[in-house]
Amino acid sequence: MAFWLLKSEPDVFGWSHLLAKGAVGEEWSGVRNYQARNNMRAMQLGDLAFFYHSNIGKEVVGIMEVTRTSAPDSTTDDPRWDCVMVQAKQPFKRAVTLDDIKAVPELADMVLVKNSRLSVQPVAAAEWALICRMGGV
DNA sequence: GCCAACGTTGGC
DNA sequence: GCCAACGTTGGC
Repeated sequence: MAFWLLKSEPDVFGWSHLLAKGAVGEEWSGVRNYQARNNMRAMQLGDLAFFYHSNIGKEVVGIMEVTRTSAPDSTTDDPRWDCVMVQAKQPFKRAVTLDDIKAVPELADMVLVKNSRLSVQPVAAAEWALICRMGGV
């Protein structure tokens, strides 16, 4: 099983929106970047991903599970773009901010820190475990 | 609101 | 195939 981090602006689509979808989950649509798309194509059923609020908050707020592997993005007719489906799995007890992450030397190599513009990115197992602990789960 | 970093586009 | 121009993202 692999670990990922997905970004969204909370005023557009945040953790609460995904929670409201419950077990139905939601398409992670709208990604228009090849690197991000390729990461989604690499996802397997049951993979876990952090939900990161970009711009507002700048924090990891919870964990989602991949419930469908990559398939055509229903928000476009362009066949280049597809996306996975996810559902909210577990909220963090406390959000882990970007500042928190930057303060930890072991997390300095995270894609989140090194390539802040990539909206779908892999997370190493050690990084995953550490951030979960910081989030109280 | 600004701007740096990065990706994409299109002319040559 | 290079690279300048442009658009977007996201931290600050």
